[in-house]
Amino acid sequence: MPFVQPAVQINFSSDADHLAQQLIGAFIFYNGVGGRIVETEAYDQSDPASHSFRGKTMRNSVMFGAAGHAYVYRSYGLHWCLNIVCGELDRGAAVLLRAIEPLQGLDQMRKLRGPMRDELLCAGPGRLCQALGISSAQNGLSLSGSLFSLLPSAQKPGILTGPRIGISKGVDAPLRFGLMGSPFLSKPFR
DNA sequence: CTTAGGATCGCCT
DNA sequence: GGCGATCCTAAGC
Repeated sequence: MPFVQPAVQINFSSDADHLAQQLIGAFIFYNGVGGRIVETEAYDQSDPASHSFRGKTMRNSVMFGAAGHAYVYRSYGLHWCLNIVCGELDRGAAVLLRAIEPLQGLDQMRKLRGPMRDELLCAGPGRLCQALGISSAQNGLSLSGSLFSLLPSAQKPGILTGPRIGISKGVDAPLRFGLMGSPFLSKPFR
């Protein structure tokens, strides 16, 4: 089919490192609320910083399930964090979504997050879950179902790479990725 | 602008 | 019983 752009789609079977970069510039919506993914981190079972490092447990069981599903966990007893499971079945790999550029459902986000600059609405894993209304109720949902939509980036974006944030093990691994030039990152890259 | 402390839950040792 | 894949506020410089 000449002149038809090949249907680039997100490959959830990729390893976490690769999917985390594929997701930069992609669009995610939950119930019509969301925007452009500008920051991700990769985790897999070989990684001491990963929830899956010590094997399958009650909390992380979704991480060992089918790729393309949401793994949602509670962080510091207060916040929720959203991951996308990837790789082969039972591999325990996932990509943490750390920041989104808010594009759709701004009113809803502002309602859930309270008054603040738009740059801060989804700048952090806990913040973006609050803005999109994500909690444990969404744990295990498919990203290809009717509630979530995930659309690939139109062009190949410039990607920044750096060490991950807020972890105590595996601190040097360059597994954090960001959209170059985005003002919606949770923290700058250096 | 940077830093320090508190909130609060569930997992794993 | 300890400690997070965090965020917010307040205080200091």
